[in-house]
Amino acid sequence: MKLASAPAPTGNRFERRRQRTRSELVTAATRVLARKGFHETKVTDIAAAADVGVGTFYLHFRDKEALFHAVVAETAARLKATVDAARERADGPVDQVLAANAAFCRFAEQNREVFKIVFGHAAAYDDVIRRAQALFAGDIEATVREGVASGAFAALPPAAVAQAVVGMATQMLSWWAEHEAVSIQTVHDTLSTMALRALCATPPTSPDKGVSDG
Amino acid sequence: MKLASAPAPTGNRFERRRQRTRSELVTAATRVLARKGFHETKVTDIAAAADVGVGTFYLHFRDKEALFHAVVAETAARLKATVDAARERADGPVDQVLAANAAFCRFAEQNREVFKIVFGHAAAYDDVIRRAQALFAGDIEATVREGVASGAFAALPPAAVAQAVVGMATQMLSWWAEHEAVSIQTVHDTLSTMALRALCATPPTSPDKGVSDG
Amino acid sequence: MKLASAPAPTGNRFERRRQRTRSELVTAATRVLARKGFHETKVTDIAAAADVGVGTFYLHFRDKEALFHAVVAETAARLKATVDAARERADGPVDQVLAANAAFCRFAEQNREVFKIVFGHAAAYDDVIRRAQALFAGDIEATVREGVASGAFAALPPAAVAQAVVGMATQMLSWWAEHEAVSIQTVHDTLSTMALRALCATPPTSPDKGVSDG
Amino acid sequence: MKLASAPAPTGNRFERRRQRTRSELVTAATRVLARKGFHETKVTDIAAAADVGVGTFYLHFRDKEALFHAVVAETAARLKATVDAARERADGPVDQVLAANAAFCRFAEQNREVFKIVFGHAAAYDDVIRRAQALFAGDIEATVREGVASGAFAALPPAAVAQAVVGMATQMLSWWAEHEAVSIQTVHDTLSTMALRALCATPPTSPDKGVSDG
DNA sequence: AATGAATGAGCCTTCATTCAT
DNA sequence: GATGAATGAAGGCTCATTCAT
Repeated sequence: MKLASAPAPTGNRFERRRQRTRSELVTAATRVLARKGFHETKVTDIAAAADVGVGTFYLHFRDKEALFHAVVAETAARLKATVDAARERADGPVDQVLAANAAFCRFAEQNREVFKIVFGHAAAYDDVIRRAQALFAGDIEATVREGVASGAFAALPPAAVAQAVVGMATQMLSWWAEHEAVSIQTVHDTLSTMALRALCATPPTSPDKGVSDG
Repeated sequence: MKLASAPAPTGNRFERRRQRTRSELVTAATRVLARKGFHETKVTDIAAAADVGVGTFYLHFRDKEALFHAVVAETAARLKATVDAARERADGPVDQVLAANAAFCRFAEQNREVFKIVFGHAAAYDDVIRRAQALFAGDIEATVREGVASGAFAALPPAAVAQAVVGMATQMLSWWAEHEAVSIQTVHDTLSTMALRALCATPPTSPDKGVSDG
Repeated sequence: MKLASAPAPTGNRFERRRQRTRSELVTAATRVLARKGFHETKVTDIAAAADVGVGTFYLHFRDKEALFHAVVAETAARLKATVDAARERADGPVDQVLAANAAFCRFAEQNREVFKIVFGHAAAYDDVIRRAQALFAGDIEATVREGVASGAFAALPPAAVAQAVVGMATQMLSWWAEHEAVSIQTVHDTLSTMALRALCATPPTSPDKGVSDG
Repeated sequence: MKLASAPAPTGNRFERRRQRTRSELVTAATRVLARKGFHETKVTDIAAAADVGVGTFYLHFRDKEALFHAVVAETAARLKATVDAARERADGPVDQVLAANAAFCRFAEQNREVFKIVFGHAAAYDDVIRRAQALFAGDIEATVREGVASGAFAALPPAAVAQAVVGMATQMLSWWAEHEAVSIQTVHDTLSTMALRALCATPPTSPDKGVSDG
């Protein structure tokens, strides 16, 4: 049926068209997902945004979740590849951290929408949650601002720092709450040590003091 | 129709019963929400968990979202109060950070479920997302482990540190992607500076060097 | 238990109170029903309007329909009694019609709310229907106005006449459509004859001519 | 995604199918609504009667009310067109009334079900009301019968006449109770004059006499 | 391969009615 | 008798998914 000698041009044409439709779906989905989140995004929305019939959607993805998986997995893979490459070119842990950071930020910049899907906090009902989290970021920002003013903290942009601290704390604690892989005491000590070291103009001589573990 | 002739213990009795039911609903909802997330939690589930009829739910909350709001808002308020109190007893930014951290961790420990609702990443479909994020945490953990081994990094628990770094980066970048309140360059520099300061055994003399973006 | 010699005053007092509550419910219900119609009126509304607990409602009426029945039946009975009395004092069919009309109108005037319940077209969704009916009333009114102006019709208020004609036609035809007690031809002829006789300045010599249907 | 390369019989095919389903829904709905009234008619009933899934209903109408609107509005428009056409062919108010009546009756005959929806008194709970109204129709019928027998009234079918009189009176008074566009006195006088003129073998010389209200 | 009308399971919500106090 | 919190059956509506064309 198929001539091995020459790649069937027909098959290719179909295949190319197929891939084009598929990627149109992914692109459209990314746009819609970033704006509305998973649950608010209806299959109809995606099909409409891709200018394709609903049925066509199911020709390319088993279901809505499969598309979501595809978007996330593909993005994660792409990001990981980027970061890995950067890391490989780096020399030693310090450089690796720097390289990874740079790669990560560049990716976020160039893929804002998809980044929000994979790393952002999701949909509409999250509004309450966002407000709740903002509450804490605000307080931290004030503290940082004060610390910078008094010379106790290094000169860093307070708003960004506040986000960093909130992110550190919530991520660590969520992780702990979910897996309890280490003791809460460890989480606490690590968090405090890291925060102080990151922030203080003159890091505490023995940062482990006062943070002593159980 | 209230009879003025008798002191109304009735009102109190009804009110007490009402409040008991309400708090049973909140408790049950917290449990279920923490386990299943907002979208997977059906009103029926909550009612069943609270051992009341569906209708009763609507006697106490306008709808599912209202309950969610109540849970989140109340939790956030409680947490904020705790943290604020701790902060107030502290002296200067450094102590404040330490006090806030401690309060935050203690709260997370004592309110794991509710904490996961407010600060954790939610529902079922997040599995893909969690896996994606874990990918990066894994790599970071390896790097940290290596850095600690080589003496480049301070001796901190790698797994926890990895979570901290992921949290810092994703939170900052999500925040940036959403609000663009500062330049991506600022985010990047702050992130790198904070990460290196937090991690390095001997913080880089001029941490800002080498962090400049491409 | 009960002394036959004297009507128990206690029983009377309770009974009186009971009747008072009942009539408060009926009064409140009438008000609410006239405004919102049967389906939009919730038992809660009635209880609230009567300033009584929901449970109390069921102490006096088997269910919502029973109350509705009570209101309608009582009203109808009252109206019928009035009309019957008027009729009895009248002499011969002509006077009876006049007397009945007068009684009917007086009742409507003095019991507007309840009248709307028993004879008005009901609730919210009827808006479309009301508009539809108004369409025809408008046209008839124009025709009547013209007829009065040209001297073909007796001098009667067009708007009121239009309602009368619409009422006649729709009632007869609804009745026919429901029961088919007489032929449509009969309905038609009767309607035309009555309308012309009622309206024309000089009633047609043989009104039945020209009324025959196509 | 419409391919311009081929003349779109597809669009037509889909559209045709769509319209067929829609009209099946309307037909089924009319049947059910006429029988059960708006509130007793469940969307499920309509879908079942049209032999389609529930979801299909919502593909064609926003909700139950929208369908009801469609049915009523379409019917009213159709009827109005018919009546208007008849009226236009008529010459002067008298002929117009006759023509309109004839058109109205013919329409009712040919559209009984839909007619009951738009002009009939609706649903199940109306039973009480129907009985109440029948009470008065019965009395009027008796009076009319008597009047016809005595020669005081023209020879008209009593049952139909009774409906006409009830219709006239209730419609006028409901209209008055709702809008109070004219005085109750005017309503009363008009009603009496029209009734007597319509009924009497020899219309009262001065019909307005004896109609004056108390 | 593409289409979009059709489907129906499933969820949210209302409200008449009950019943413990 | 009065109360109002509790109940759950019932119905409206959505939307992921299928399938005939």
